[in-house]
This record gives sequence, C-alpha cells and structure tokens, in this order.
Amino acid sequence: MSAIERSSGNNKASTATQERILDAAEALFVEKGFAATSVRAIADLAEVNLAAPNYHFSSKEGLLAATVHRRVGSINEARLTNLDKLESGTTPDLPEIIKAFLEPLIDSHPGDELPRLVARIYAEPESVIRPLLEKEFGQVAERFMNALGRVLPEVEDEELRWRFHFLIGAMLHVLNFPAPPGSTEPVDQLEVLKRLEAFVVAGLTQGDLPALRRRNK
Amino acid sequence: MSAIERSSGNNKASTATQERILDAAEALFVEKGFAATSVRAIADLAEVNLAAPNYHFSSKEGLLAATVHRRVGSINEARLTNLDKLESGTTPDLPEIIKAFLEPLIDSHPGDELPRLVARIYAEPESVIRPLLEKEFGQVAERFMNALGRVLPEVEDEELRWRFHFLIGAMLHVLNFPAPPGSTEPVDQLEVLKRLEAFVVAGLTQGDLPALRRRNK
DNA sequence: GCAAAATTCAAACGTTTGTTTGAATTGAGA
DNA sequence: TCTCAATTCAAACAAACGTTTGAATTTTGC
Repeated sequence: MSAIERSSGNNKASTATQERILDAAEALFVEKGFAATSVRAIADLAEVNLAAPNYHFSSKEGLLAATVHRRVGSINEARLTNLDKLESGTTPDLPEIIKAFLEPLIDSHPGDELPRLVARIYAEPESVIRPLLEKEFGQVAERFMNALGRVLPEVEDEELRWRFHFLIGAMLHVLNFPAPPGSTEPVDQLEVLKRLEAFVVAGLTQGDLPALRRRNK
Repeated sequence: MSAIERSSGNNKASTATQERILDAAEALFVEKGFAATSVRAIADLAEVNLAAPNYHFSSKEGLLAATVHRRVGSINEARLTNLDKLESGTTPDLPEIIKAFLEPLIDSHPGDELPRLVARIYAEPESVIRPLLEKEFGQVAERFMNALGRVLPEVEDEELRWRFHFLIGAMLHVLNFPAPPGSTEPVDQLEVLKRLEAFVVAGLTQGDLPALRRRNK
C-alpha cells in the first residue's frame, strides 16, 4: 500500500525507506527551501528510486507535510508535556514557562544541530505552509499564551499576543542562523538557549520584575 | 544598452519599464519566494515582454539583487542618517538608537505595507542570498552594534552580538507576519513598532534600568 | 528627418520539473 | 511452496523553467 496507507489520517510507523526519504527531504528543504528542492535530488540523496517519494507520500507537498510533522510533532509534544508537568505542581513562574517552551528545541535533537526545519517552514510562502502551521502549532501556542496570561495578568491580551509573537521571531531567527554574524566563539547550544531565554523573559516582562516570581492562584 | 548598463557597478536611475519589473518582482518574491516565482509570472504582472527582465537585469538572480537593493538600500541609508544625526548631538540613549534602527521600516514605505521583502530574503537559501545580506547589511549592523556597545558597556561583546541577533529575529518576524495569529484588532503599524521597540529595549537591557538613560562620554 | 543605439517582441532553445505507468522484484501469510 | 499484496524500478509524460535569438520597433542625438 502506502501513499501514507491510502491517505488515511494515520500515525503509521515509518519503514526504513520512508525514513531515509524523510531524512533526505529534511536536509534539502533546510538547505535550499521547498521550491528549490527537487524530488530527484531527494531520491538521489536517500538512494531510493525516483518514484519512491511519490509512492510513499503521494506528492512533494505530502512529503513536506510528513517531514514537518515528524520533526515539529515531537517538539510540540515535549512542550505540552513540560507544561502539563509544570501546571500540575505549584503554579509556574515565567522563566519556567519559557524554558518549557524552548528547551524541546535542543532536547529533541540531542547532540545534533538545531532543528532548522522549524524555521524554514515559516519562511515558505503562505499557500504552501499556512495550513501546516495552524495544524502543528495552533494548540501549543494557545496553551502557552494562556499560561503566560496567568503570570502576567496586568498585560492586556492583545499586547501579550504581540510579545509572544516577538518571542517566536527571536526563536526562529536563532534556529535559522545558529550564530550571529561576526561571532567568533564556537556555538554551545545550551548557552544560546540561556541567552535567548533571558532576552525573551526580559522582553515579555518589560521591567515588571515582580512578574518574574509571581505565581498566581 | 542595459542589463544594468553592461554590468558596470553603477547606480543608474530606473526607467519606467525597469520599475514596473522591480515592482512586480518584489510583489511575487514576497508572496511566493524566489525559487517559486517564475520570470514569466513577473513579466506578466509587470506587463512587459518575457525577455525584458533578462534584458534589463541580466538574469533572475540579478533581478533579485536589484529588487533587494532598491528596497533595503533606502532603508539602510535612512538608518545610517538617523544614527549620524543622533551621534552628532548629545550621545544617544538606548531607546533612541533602537528607534533609529527600526523606524525606517515604516518611513521608507509611507502609508504602505511593511517591507516584507526584507524578511523574505533572510528566508532564502544561503547560496542565493548570503552575499547580498553581507553587502546590504554589513556596515549598518556594525555601526549599530558599536552604538549599542557604547550605551551598554557592561555587556560583553559576544553577549551583545546575541542580543542584537534576537532583535533582528523579532523584527524580521514582524515584517513577515504583520499580525500575530489570533489577533483581532486591525494593525496600526506605528503601534506595532512601539510594541516591538519596547520588547527589544527590554531584551537588550535585561533589567539594567539605568542603561535606559545612560549616555556615556 | 536621418543614422545609430536602445528597447521590445514573438519564437524557440535545451533542461528540468512533478508525476504516472506497467512491468519486475520482494516480502509475508497460509 | 504457492499466492497475493507491497514495494521497487526504468522509462516516459506533458508542462514549466531560465535564457537566447534575430528581427521589428522605438528612442535618442544631431
């Protein structure tokens, strides 16, 4: 069968062939973007027949969706798990929430490079990727927006949405450019994450220092 | 002649045809990205012959370079002019520097939408755009990094580079997604800019409140 | 109004694109 | 071992791609 098992909305375990295709596709999508990557290049890199990507994933777009879902799905699961854990104990403070959101970016790829695919898909044209974004990130964004709203009750909803928007931007840029231009030192991902966390925590609170430790109700 | 006047590194004034092509190219590059935009689509939208883009700009890549330069060049000129003006008076504080950097994004397009092309080019694969980025932004980034270093003397250079990196990320994300998902209100660009300024000023200073007003030697 | 240069144009160039086909091969269950 | 489904494969498809051509047209300088 395949073509994702005759296109049922399932979570099938991947075969070795499918994973080789997904690995190759992710590498090339990250390097060149979706439109500039040909199915032939993917098949060559994966060392499978030209017809295999279409056989297993229906189309180039289906392959992109599968590639994104494999990577982003696990990151977002970890985010939600982290948040669940936080909210089951004492109510979390802001730095804890931010950590819960950002840390899966490196945990999901232990020892590996940052998941640049996450950033890449945001760069793709609306038509290609907007449905994917909503599907993959909708629930996660809402859950974290709510958590942030609880520790920053004095920030009105619209403003909070914007601050979260800026946070996402800073995060994506780091994923896309894992080192700032002109940086001399080698990049330690944990270090980068700490710097990013400090930056966005400051941006989110904007001088409202008590919010850093506030735990409400 | 043309093909940018037989490829001399010049600053020729554009003809009406060239500007129609640049307008069309910018719109399509923003909407679909570089690779997914065909020269034919550009020619159609600009209502010029298929050969015209290549005649005037040598190649599709040359057209991209010209499109980027037209938009980004004027923004960066304004940034440098702003900074010159600031530094010629009393030494500037941090919010003034940030304003000088961000405001040309809307001034350069008065009444128009945000210059999304700026964000788009950052999303293109390295091979296509990395040389352009250095050429267009290198000097500006260095000047502003230095200015920031002067008002945040206690922040070490590497850390400052990262904070500036995050700032760029937040800025680009706003250019790419002019409204946060779920936002209900209509977007007022000046308002957005103020929100962004507040966010990145907080992120840059990170609680070092005195830095907001410090003016050093 | 003439000659030369710049521009526009329709047409075609050779490649490369995503996808499909039908036959060959492989794998699993009975 | 036989059978049937799943997968792989080489080959081909039409469509779209960036670029070039050489002739027609328009603009420029005098």
